Amino acid sequence: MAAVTIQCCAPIAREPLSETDAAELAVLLKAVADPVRLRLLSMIGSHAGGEACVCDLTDAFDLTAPTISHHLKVLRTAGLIDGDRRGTWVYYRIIPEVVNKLGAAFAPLTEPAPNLELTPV
Amino acid sequence: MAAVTIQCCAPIAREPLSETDAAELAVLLKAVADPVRLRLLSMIGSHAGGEACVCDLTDAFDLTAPTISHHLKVLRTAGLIDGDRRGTWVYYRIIPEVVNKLGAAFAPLTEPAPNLELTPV
DNA sequence: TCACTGATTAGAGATATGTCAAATCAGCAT
DNA sequence: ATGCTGATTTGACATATCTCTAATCAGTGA
Repeated sequence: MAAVTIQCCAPIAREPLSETDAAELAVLLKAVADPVRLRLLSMIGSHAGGEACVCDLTDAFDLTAPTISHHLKVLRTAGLIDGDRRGTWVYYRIIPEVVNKLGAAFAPLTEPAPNLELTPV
Repeated sequence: MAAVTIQCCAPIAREPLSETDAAELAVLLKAVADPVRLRLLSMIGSHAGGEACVCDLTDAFDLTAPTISHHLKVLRTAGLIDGDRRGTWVYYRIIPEVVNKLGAAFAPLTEPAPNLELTPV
């Protein structure tokens, strides 16, 4: 490991973000920068089968159906999830390539993060 | 926790985020979900020496000094950066541990990962 | 066709956010 | 002290966001 001065952590912190890259990333981040939408995304992504029914999601919150619908639309518009109707119900699933963009921007690609550890299982 | 069905990508998508975790993460994400603040964070992190003078930052934008100051405050309040005055100038630097939390949430621990697991310590 | 359930859209109201001009604070140097 | 430059705070304004109710759309089944 030659003595390259490693700044710190994320790609974002290794080279100045271009104006357009910043604008693009911000769209994704805005979509995700809300507790309800974070939980929705998380629930959809971790749901068995890789998709979740809106009916399941709505029940998990103290919010009205239209509000959940609104948040799902924000996530969908940002390209983070996609959904389709099957009969009476609508199912949503994550679009991994887009979610990964977030990870790529902030991924600590260097020495193990101070409070995280990669362990064999 | 052995051989759990790996859904797709980020930790966020592997298990439903708790309400408090979501709220906490959202604070960080809100701070970062703005093109100007993304670029500020990026410029600070990638600046030689690991820190950047406000004077340098201000010049890079078509915004007034108070506006830049406001954005820096948002980042600082979220705990992503810290700054101190040295004489006439104020210098900001990234707090890697906090920035890494973003990476940890969305890190695509995919391909080389079938038998690796991200565990908090 | 009509009623019923699940989901989205439309519209409204309260709150939050991004920006600026003006005022203020902090150091430095006449 | 006085003034000068760099940075922050304050106050205001326009816009965006989050939530709700009411209305509408989509499918199913009597």
